[in-house]
Amino acid sequence: MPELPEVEVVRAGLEPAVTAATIDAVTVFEERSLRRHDGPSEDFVERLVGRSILAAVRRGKFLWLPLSAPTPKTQEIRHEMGRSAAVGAIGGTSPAFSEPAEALVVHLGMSGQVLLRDVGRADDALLRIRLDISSAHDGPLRVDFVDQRIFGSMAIDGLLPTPDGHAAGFGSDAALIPGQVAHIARDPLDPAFSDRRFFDALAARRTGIKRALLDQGLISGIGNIYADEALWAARIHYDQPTATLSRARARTLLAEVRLVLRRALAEGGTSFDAQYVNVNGASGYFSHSLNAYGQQGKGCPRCGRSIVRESFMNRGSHFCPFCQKIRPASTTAA
DNA sequence: CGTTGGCCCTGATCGC
DNA sequence: TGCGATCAGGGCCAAC
Repeated sequence: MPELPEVEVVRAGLEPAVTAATIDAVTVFEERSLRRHDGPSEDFVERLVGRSILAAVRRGKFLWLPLSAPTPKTQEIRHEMGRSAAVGAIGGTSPAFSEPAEALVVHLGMSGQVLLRDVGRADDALLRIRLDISSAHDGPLRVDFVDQRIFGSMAIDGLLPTPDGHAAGFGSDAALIPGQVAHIARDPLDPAFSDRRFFDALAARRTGIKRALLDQGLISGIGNIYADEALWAARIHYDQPTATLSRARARTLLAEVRLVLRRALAEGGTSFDAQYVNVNGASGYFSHSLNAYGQQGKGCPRCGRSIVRESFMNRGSHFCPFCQKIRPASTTAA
């Protein structure tokens, strides 16, 4: 399941090939992969063809490709369809110097892959959407969106200014974020992520810590695998109430989250079931470095007792019952 | 308004 | 050998 490190591997792999590339054709094989697109597939196709990709940007698990201004013809079509205009005039009145107002938003969901393929290669069995592009670097290429469970999606969305004025995500300096990503919090590797605001939010919440780690509106990029790994490393039980965590333990947890994400990033992204495949189709598997996730029945690498798997939030939670116990609120809150 | 549970999806795997 | 049941869980939204 792609989490921050896996999505970043995809972004980094895509970036050199798609930046300054022109979209020549778009084919939608599966309408449901456009669930988050506000319009039919014909609209999706017409609005993309002829435009250029300007960058590859990521926040948390969301990826987006800012697009050049639509061609006049595309604008006309959109107007005729009564579609509200995307946020415009952000960079002034001159189209040549205006900031990109729209982006192609990609979410991999559970099983999505974005594969860079040479033209002429056989189609993947679960191919949902294809972009035929002319890459400035590599000539004609295909950007194939492959997704088994169809939890992932592509959509065209307008770009909005970020409230804090900082770059919206990794991969671009632009302070512009797709509307449907605006409610997603900055991820813990984002230089504009505020540790203090995160700690304050934990203290104010009335929920368990794992639920909070998985809440993309609070902190983004963490999924089930890295939540379990970071909690194991910080020796915190998944259902420990956030308000009972001392500031010191919260600090430790955030540090472990960053460590786990950075380690995965350095190794090229974890994978599971070989569902995740990086941008060129090579598997980025390194489950050998997992200490808790999927390790039920095996010895805890720290204390040797058995790792347990419990069902929680409709997903599995893997932890060491000895190292990770729910603790009472500390009386001397830091 | 903050929090929570349910739902969407289907290929791979398991057990009978 | 075949087939039905089970499993995986990110994001969203209705409901409490």
